[in-house]
Amino acid sequence: MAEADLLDIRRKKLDELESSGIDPYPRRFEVETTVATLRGLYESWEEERLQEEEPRARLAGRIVAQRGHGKAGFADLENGDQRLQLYVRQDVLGEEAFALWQQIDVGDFVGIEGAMMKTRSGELSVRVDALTLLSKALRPLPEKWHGLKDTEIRYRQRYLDLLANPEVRETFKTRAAIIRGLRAHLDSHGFIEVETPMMQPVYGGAVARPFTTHHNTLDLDLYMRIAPELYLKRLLVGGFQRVYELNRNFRNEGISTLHNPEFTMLEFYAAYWDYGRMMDFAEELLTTVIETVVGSVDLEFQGQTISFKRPWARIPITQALVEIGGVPEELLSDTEALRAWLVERKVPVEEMSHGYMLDAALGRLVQPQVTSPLFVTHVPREASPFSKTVPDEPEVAERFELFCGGLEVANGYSEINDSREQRLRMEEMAVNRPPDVPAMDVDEDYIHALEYGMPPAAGIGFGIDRLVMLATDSASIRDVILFPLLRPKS
RNA sequence: GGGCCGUUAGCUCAGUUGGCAGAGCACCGGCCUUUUAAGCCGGGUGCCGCUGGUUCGAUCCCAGCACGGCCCA
Repeated sequence: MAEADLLDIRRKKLDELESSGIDPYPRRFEVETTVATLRGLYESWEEERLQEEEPRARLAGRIVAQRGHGKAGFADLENGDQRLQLYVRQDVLGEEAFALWQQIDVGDFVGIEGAMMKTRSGELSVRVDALTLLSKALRPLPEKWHGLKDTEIRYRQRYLDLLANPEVRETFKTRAAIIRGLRAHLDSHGFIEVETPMMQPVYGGAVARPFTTHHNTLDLDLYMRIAPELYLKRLLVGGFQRVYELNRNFRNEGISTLHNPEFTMLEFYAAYWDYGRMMDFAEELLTTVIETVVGSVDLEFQGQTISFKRPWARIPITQALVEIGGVPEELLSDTEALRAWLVERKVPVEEMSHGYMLDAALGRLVQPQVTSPLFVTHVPREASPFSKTVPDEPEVAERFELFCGGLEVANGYSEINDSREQRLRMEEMAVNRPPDVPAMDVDEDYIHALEYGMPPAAGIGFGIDRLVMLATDSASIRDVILFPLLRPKS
């Protein structure tokens, strides 16, 4: 039947209900229990005991299936994630309420009251003796057996995806559990959660292209933040010793299975730590959260088994490129030979400086091959504009990137707290940036802040969406973001 | 930006070597007071993504476009 006809039929039912004095959208319903509670209480009872004691139940939910039997019928009521069968009989409910029952469609919300029972086949059910319509649905729900598969509808109308596909609800519960776990761990280790500007007059803290916007009253161009980094470090100047922010970043770049223009980042900073101490803490944090959420330190991701069991390997980038990426060792110090070798392997490094080239090679040749967590350290200085350098190795940053399941999951370093050094590095970045990233201004206000003194510190950023992908075995970032950006349909 | 694939009923999907468009679920009518993917009988689903072209005739072939997916950049 055409969609318009299906809608017409339900609108007609709605009109009939209203003209017979029934409010199809009442204000409230006093709920006394849930399906989960009822199952917990009575699932184990024998039918005879239920018959004798006839415990009462009053609850509400959505009708998700109906099986009519003339002057009786069965239906499945869903609330939370659980379903409970309703048994509706005209002789129990009365003629008037049964007539209402016959107007109920799959998708409607109802409130019911009745006695707990078990059917012949032993299914816990409620023998309904009072029925209240709580909300009339006008559109048909997706099909009950195959669910909703059309990816476009799943993303554009996520509510239908959640409605039809229980595993999608699980994914987003896992997402919430991960975020809860991260906060709990940080909170219990003396970190305080802060909120810093998402609209910034000068953007920074990462190498990326920003979104721009404008404040009318101030007549001020602003950037959506690409990272909270520089504001969080201002807070270290201000005397906070451990801070974190878990919120959205915005990058005006491509969309892929790994990239959404807005994504969720956890960044935190700890005074008096260096990058080594931060790696220790990152291991502890992630292992704890994964174990809490997944129930094990091992998990399956896209056909591979990832073990988060500590300790995690730590190797310098040069070793990673040679041993994992297969880069001939003698090319590492020969910029042009390395460039030719990489271009031959379709790594786009034509216009990159040596340091960014190594970083690009890391992403292309090493990252996809990493299964269990691996810290790659000693990243080139020029690709790391906020990292301190390794003592006696001015070309190498005290920085690590964390890879896992073929994804880049985190990135951290010993923070530059020497204002003179920071200015030089920001100026250097303007020259040596990757070709697709616009020039960034030196953030004078940030340099000014550093001049008041910032304690030695280490910081890290975690891509939360990717962590959720790992924990839920999701192949695309769109499967872990409730409303991923899609091109609007005209 | 490029390549490949997809778009058919509300949902899940068939299909047509180019000749009236199909199934299951859902829906509507009838029967049915312990079913559970209830069952039985009957019924209609539609801009075959959009715009052009080729053709006597296009859902099918061709081109362009839109949206989506995967891969590459």
